[in-house]
Amino acid sequence: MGLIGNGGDGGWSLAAKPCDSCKSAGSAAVFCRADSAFLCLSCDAKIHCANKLASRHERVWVCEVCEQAPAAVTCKADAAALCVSCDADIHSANPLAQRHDRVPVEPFFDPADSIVRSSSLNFFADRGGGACHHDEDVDVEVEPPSPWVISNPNFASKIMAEAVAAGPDVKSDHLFFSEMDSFLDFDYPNPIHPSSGTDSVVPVKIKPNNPPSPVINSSENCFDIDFCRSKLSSFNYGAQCLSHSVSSSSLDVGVVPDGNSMSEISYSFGRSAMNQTSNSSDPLPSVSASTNSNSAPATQLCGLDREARVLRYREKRKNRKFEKTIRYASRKAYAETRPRIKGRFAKRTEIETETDLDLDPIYGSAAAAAFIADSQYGVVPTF
DNA sequence: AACAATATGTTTACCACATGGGGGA
DNA sequence: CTTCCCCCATGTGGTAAACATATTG
Repeated sequence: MGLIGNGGDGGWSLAAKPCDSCKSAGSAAVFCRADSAFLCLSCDAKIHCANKLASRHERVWVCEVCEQAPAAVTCKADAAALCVSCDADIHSANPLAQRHDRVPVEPFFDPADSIVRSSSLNFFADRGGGACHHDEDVDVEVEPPSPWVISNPNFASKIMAEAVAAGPDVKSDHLFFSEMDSFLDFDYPNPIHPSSGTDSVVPVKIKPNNPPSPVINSSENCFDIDFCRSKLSSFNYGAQCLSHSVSSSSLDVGVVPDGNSMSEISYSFGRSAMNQTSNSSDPLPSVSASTNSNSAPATQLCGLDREARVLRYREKRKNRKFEKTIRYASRKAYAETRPRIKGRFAKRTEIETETDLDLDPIYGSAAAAAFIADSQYGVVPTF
């Protein structure tokens, strides 16, 4: 799956966001809103398992394309988590792209690596992979992962890197990619986070008296208004949705928030939204603009950088293949050795009569034997 | 600009049968 | 509670047909 191969095939030439904690370049996979920090997986697990309070920090994935901003939406068709600007860039390209079904990214509370390790990668858990768990009062122990959690390619590529580091005998790519297919079927709502705004601990910068305006120019929205109004929007994403609708192309605007501060992000979004609806009778909330009155202008990706990222992303998306998941290698082996007529399975007796072949039992055939001998299918995985 | 015809790309149904797993003895 | 056996839904791949979209006249 090329989608998650940012690092696998060389990755972006442009540097991704470094981890704010360990400062390792280009490794940030999640964004913690409470800390306003970009973190790699290991630092995320380290920091947010430290205590109960930290474990309740909301985090979102980093945009797959620019890797510079928190993801705002997940595109089902692309199976990619995108920030508002990249979403606008990619999905404003043509009418087909505009029809892509997108859902807002929901924040998660589990350590990023434990989410997947406890679900798609039980293998890791079995190996004692150091996924920490929340305190006993946080009911996340064996919750199935939300599809949106796994769909993030940044996370996937980084998990893969960690898997490789975990041991040479780990066929993590097979395991992970096999599971990835199932995560392309997004299914809301999020079972992990069923109630909106449950985290009163995390500083929320939305002014409760100024809910996002329900009146939105939906005709050009890149995703449905309902998403903007959903519970998820309580995390400043209502404003993002709004700005999203007005940003015809961030290539022109260059609105990739680069500051390590959610307030900066909110500021840019809020500002654009305000600009858009300045004449509206239902003005948008200023969101966190007030918190940014003293902040320096957010550093932004230059237009060419963004364009390059988007082009690369589109190329990768075009070449992406969703490979079929083989659950039973033994059945695959058998199917490949079975006789066919015009592609369809044929009765063995018919074939034998027609060709007058004296076939050995299926697993006695040379082809089957050779196939079984292939170590790749030596073990039939059971789930 | 609107429409039809053609080309190209994508999805789906079909087939037989060993296997896996549930359920009963 | 464990073991054994039976039965049936499941899954497997290559091809053609159906369908969708893009291009051309």
